[in-house]
Amino acid sequence: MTKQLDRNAARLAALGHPVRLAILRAVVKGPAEGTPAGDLQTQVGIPASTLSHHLATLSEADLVKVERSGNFLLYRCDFKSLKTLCDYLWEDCCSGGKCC
Amino acid sequence: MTKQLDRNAARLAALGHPVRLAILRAVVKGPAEGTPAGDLQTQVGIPASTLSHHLATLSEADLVKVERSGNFLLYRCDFKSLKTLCDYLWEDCCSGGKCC
DNA sequence: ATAAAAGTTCGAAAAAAATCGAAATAGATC
DNA sequence: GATCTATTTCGATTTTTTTCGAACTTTTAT
Repeated sequence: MTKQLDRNAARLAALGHPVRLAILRAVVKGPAEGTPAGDLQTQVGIPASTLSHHLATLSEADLVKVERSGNFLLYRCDFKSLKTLCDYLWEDCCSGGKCC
Repeated sequence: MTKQLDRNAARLAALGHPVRLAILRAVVKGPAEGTPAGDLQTQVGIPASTLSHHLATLSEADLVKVERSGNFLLYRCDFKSLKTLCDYLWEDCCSGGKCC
């Protein structure tokens, strides 16, 4: 119960940072195969080590998936988790017919 | 551009804390008129001053609205903002027809 | 084998967020 | 107008997050 809440809070916290949100938006818009960490670094303009830390946070939250391709690490959005997260926020919202 | 990103990151950060997420879920499920801060306190079980801080964070993020009724403060969900936030995450997600 | 390229991990410092008691405020009631 | 109730604001402390250079790992290319 609170397990699910904590998990979702962690995911939202992962998205609650400008750099990480920019990364998520980049992989949402990016190619299905994934985007190399280096390309993401160019887009957000921060040192590699900092970027890597943010990518780890998103990964641990299951918001992105990684796969190696040669020398590159390709990051892509985990759309399923993102959907689960959004759905959670709205669960039982219409009990009184007051919203959606 | 980055203005919108920062705003949305702030909203997600507001939701990225177990207590605040619990509060949001309570007001999503709660009555349309709003829920008194005291009731929320009972539900989350923390000191009033700490709760108040979290409520302020959610308020500043426009995720909840407050209205006084007698000496109660009624908090309710701002569904419109919540929707805007969720929509933002998925914007341009289907460029490659790869998800939804 | 060596070296180069792409990223990650480590470690320490700086910045931001969370916590809670005590004091203050606003409205209702006597 | 004094007091009670609900809640916020203040202030100080603790905890967590963010940051980034330096060193390390993994894969490719020479």
